[in-house]
Amino acid sequence: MDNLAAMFLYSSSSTSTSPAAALSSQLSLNMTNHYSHADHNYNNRYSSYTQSDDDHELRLIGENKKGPSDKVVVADRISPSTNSFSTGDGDDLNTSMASTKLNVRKGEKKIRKPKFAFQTRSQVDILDDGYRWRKYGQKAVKNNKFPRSYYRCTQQGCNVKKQVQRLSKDEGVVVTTYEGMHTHPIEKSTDNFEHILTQMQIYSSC
DNA sequence: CGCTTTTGACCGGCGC
DNA sequence: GCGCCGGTCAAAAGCG
Repeated sequence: MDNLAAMFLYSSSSTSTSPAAALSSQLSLNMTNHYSHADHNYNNRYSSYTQSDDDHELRLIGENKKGPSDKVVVADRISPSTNSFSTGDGDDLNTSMASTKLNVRKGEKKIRKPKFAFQTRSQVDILDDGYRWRKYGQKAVKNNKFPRSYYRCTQQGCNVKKQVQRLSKDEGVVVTTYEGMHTHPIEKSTDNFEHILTQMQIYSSC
């Protein structure tokens, strides 16, 4: 049947080192083949996305048969001003709200975190990506009957977050949005990113 | 007993 | 200024 829909990867052209590059290299483990396959399905069956360079928005446009007006924001605008956690590489754990508005650090330009959304067609909400996550929040989402869950990587010093949300439009679809990059190796050796893709393919063959 | 989840409160940003 | 909204905190409950 349908399977994995799409992955969105985009950068926050914030600082010197390109988080996008790092991200993609992090993601690149063997996924090229799978991805192109997925992309193919994605183009045919779902939708496409655009990326606004101005505010680094990521949008999922429409659905198969709906008009372009029917937009779904997959990854919301990366807020220019909220939280503080690292752009990825080991910023360190400035966890609390105490450091809330430090995206504007001393006249430096705002830091935008790399963020990418990953859309899968799956019965289960949580895909095992090999990292350990602790849930720290859940919120109802407007225009969506399913809540969005917020997770943080449990590894100390690693401030990667992710959000998981199911589309009410199509409850078979789960959108996982990652923020930041892991500062440590993957935890399980067997269940890595590649494993996810395997899982997806399993689902797709059902 | 230590870690994770749950859940209401809280906070800052944004639009009106 | 006010209210809404998305995101986070943190205490309490749950679980192995």
